[in-house]
Amino acid sequence: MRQKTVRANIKDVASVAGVSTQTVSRVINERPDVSPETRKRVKEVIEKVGYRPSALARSLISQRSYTLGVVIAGLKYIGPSSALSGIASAAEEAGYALLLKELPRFDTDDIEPIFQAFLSRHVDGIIWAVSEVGENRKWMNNSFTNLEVPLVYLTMEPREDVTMVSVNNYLGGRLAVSHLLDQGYKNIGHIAGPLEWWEARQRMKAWKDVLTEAGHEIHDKHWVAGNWSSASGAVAVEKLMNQYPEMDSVFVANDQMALSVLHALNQKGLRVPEDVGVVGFDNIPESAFFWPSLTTVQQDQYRVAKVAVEEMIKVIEAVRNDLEPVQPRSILLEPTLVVRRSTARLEIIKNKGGG
Amino acid sequence: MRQKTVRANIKDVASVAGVSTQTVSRVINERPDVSPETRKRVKEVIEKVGYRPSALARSLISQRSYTLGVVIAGLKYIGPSSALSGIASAAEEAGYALLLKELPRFDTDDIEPIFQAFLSRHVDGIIWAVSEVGENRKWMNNSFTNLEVPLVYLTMEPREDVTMVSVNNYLGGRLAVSHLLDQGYKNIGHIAGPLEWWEARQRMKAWKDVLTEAGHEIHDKHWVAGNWSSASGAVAVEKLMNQYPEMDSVFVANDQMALSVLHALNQKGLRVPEDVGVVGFDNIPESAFFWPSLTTVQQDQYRVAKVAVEEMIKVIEAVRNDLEPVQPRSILLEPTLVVRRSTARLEIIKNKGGG
DNA sequence: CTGAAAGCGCTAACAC
DNA sequence: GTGTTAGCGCTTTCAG
Repeated sequence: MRQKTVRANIKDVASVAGVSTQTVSRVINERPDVSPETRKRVKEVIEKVGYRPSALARSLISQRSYTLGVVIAGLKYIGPSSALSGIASAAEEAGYALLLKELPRFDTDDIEPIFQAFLSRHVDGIIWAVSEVGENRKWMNNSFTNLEVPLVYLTMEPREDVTMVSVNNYLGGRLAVSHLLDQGYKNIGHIAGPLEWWEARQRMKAWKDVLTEAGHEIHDKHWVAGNWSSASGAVAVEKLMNQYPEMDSVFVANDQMALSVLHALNQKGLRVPEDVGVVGFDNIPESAFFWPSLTTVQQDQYRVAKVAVEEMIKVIEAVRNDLEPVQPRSILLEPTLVVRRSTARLEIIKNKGGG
Repeated sequence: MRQKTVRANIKDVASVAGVSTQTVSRVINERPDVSPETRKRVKEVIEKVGYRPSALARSLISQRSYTLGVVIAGLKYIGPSSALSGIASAAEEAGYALLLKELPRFDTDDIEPIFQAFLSRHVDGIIWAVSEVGENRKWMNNSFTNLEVPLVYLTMEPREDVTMVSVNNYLGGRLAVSHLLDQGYKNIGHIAGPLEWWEARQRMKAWKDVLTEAGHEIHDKHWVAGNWSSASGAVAVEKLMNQYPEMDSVFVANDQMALSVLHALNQKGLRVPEDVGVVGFDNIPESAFFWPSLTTVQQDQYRVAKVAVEEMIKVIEAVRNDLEPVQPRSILLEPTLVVRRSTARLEIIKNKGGG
């Protein structure tokens, strides 16, 4: 017969220490009302028998699990995984555990079982770390959203009634396109992300707005949409160069697609940045080592996620302590432009002139 | 005064339906011994009051949480995040939830609190998805490792006494170097990963072995170590080319560093693959769009992770059902070689000859 | 300062 | 088929 390892529980500790379970409870919760000797003795017994309080039993009675549910999609991509890393780090700091659920697709809409699973495990809050794509926010109007726990969203169109944290994609797009204009490029094309994505739409709108404000006309042939992948970027740049031959520069909605753009330009014997300038978006670590190195918009998903968790904790604490409820708000973090070789046209002209 | 949302519990359902809690329990567990009418009535009440069984209470009594703890590090890298994705997918399929913990560093050795946290939450098993780096396995000899739950490891030196799943890094390295020989390269250098990493050592050993078997001599100046990053690859390739000028090809321990190698070769005006051949490792999606496209070793961390979870589930089930305990074993999955332009020397010679 | 009793939400074991 | 009793491991009253 196999000996089943039975973990010590509070009763065992109590009986070995010759006290009641309440006293043990007081010791493990660091309550003041225990005599020093008793406390010491109990602590020794705890150590000796290797007692570990059950978070489960605690959660059950205190109605507080110190656990956050996280819903995410596309973990194999750098954005979501950086975000998850930020969530993990911030949750750790705040003393919360993480229950993780990865959606098989960004636009999964069978959401109810996920909430059920989290709520049945008594999470204290849910972080919705899935970007807004297509109709994947439809369920927000459903009734079951009147949850007993707070919800914080990452990366979606700001709304009055929810707490949300995101990078300001529109601003990022403006930085990119303005920079191309500053470098003297005149015919600026755009390779967009899939326009079901809020982020892709924001970046594209920025491209349109900056060009329009600068007196340029926008035509449909000036842009093409990809699906974020390098493979789609390769297709997109071919198409774009055919339909917009005068193009002298391009704002690409992410670095992966920008990589393919560089590849295609190299292959055609076009020089970057002299003949064509390229700006990406994301600043993935590799982009500094593309050929040539890529000018791109830096966004920090790790930071976004940390802020989201901090906001979540505030909301939770407010509810628990019966304070003023925290008002829902949208927080937009500012991206920055990282200038590298792929747009360094002025510098080159300067150098040639000076040489 | 704020109305606290109180969720319906099994008692509420029982009293509304006019049955005992036991009957409700039977209904939610789909037990056969309930009359159809009673079952129907109870189900209606459940629906009406929005009752959701507490997984917490269930776990407490059944000593089974259907939850797996996952420890991981370096989520922002493609390997770990793909692995996590595989874990999530396999766990989902098996009906397990995931409790996630990200280590701040790969060689974190303060491990005990992590186990404590998982065990206090009654996880049914722990997946250790942190690569073997330096001394980060020391704790395996500690006493507290005699856990009451099974443990499955990813990516470490195989051992008799543990269950472990990994890619066969040694084989991958052999594929890479053999391919360079096949293409007629004679002076094959190596840019290794940080040698504290088991994976890096395996890949390097393969490089040494294949060359030695082919009658080549290995010198210390034939290789340099990086730290996996593109930035370190840039430094490494400079150094390597200085100390090994005859080098006509290089096996680089990952794609990120290989990217920098291509960058450096381009910058020096050397042609790839004519002057220098380059093979990477990982097959990150971008590598097909490097300039030139990169020959590399394909490894599937997602798959590794799925297998690990499946193994874990087997172990758990065996223990629960008092079956023969599953013997610990090491599973090595085979990588494959993806041939692209960066090593296509023979083809070029052939084409030139044929033209 | 300490303990006894009650109960968080659920299920196993047994009775009827 | 269905209900009763006991209890998973802990904390919250409330006595003393």
